[in-house]
Amino acid sequence: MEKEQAQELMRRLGRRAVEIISPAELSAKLADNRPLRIKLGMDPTAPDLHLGHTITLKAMRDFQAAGHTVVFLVGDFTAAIGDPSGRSETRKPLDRQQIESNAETYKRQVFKILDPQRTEIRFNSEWMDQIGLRELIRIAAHVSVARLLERDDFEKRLATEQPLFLHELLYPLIQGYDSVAIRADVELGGTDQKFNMLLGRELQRAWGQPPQVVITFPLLEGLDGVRKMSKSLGNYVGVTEAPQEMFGKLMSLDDKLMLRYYELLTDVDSEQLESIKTGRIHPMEAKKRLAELIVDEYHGADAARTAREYFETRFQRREVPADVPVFRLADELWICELMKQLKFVPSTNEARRLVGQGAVRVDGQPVRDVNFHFVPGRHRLLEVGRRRIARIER
RNA sequence: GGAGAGGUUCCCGAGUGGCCAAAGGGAGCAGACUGUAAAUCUGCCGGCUGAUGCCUUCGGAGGUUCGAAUCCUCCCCUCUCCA
Repeated sequence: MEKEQAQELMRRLGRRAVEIISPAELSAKLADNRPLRIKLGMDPTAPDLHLGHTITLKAMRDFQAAGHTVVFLVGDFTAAIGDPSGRSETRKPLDRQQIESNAETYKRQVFKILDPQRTEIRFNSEWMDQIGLRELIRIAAHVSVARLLERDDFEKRLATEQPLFLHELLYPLIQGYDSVAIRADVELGGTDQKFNMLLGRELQRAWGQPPQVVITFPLLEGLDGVRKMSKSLGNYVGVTEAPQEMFGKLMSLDDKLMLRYYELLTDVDSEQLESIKTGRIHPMEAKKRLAELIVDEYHGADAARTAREYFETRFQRREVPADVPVFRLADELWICELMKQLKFVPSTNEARRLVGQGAVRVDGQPVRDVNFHFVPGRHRLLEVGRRRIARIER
């Protein structure tokens, strides 16, 4: 690990990190000339990786590029507790099978960004299952209750008279102890993880280990522009989503968030950011570029260009793109039933409503009659709202 | 252990015997406008029923009543204060 490499790493981290605790310790560790162990904790509850996760993951990849090792820690044990971070309510624990399949999915997605060659996969049940009550109490003796309750989310729960359970209080301790178990040198995470990560430092000290360096990264706001991106809030862009889908979702982003996405998700230089900020580039165009950059990252340049073209034809020019999904239909069918079979709507009632609201078009003509029948051969194209579209063939 | 408050549709929250599939807000969906942005306006927003209508829902289980989210009994859960 050359000096320049370490400097480059520091530079890249500095670009996005909110806080490094502490930079001096990090420099010292980097100067050690050995592969550092970078902890990546994963709570296998939401198996879909989204753009918000990629911020820390990319930082980890930067570490890997500099020769360090990422310890990908599957919190299988922890999942049975439920991370209360940023939560206003208690999480439900998962069963073994769910955890395993989630971990598998997560792993596959993580390696879209990380280098598998420099990743070590561990499960925290390895050591957590061995811990007895005696040991747990020993760990707990290092954290004062006041300290624990200072945490924003805990504090808020108490303030709003929401339930807060003892096991949730234990979560940070367990996450902290993971750092001891894997002898982490560095832990990266969102700012909401700061407390947990700092606790890791304290426990490491208590166990006679050099404390890990903690680096926090900003939390990315979701598509709603308000709450942080998360699957359960439905305001996310998943890294495995189809190019068109990704592009479309990103285009629906509030202009106000565009710069933030640029800063956190792309490597666009400050000069270009400036021209977006000042409006020299039309926001619409700037957003298209953003969407293209991101789609490119996960699906390649061709897919990105296609997605852009699709968007332009379909939504800007309101034309029918060439590659519309095609479905087969043998006989004529009631329009509502057809919509349901195509999974365009969850229920017949929903289909009825949409027809009533003039959202359904066949061959470009709005269908106003709920009793309309789609006749394959005579009718070809079904559109529901702006997003749902299908070609129907016999 | 004692005293009090409370659990309502995706979320918040009103509703204390029929007019309640349940006010209002948020989210979501659709339409207008537009840059599928924001803002704004309008409509929809449990399911089945292509007509009438039917079914499921107000923490759970029973009960009273012609009729229950609303009343009674038991149970489960949460919060606050006291211990």
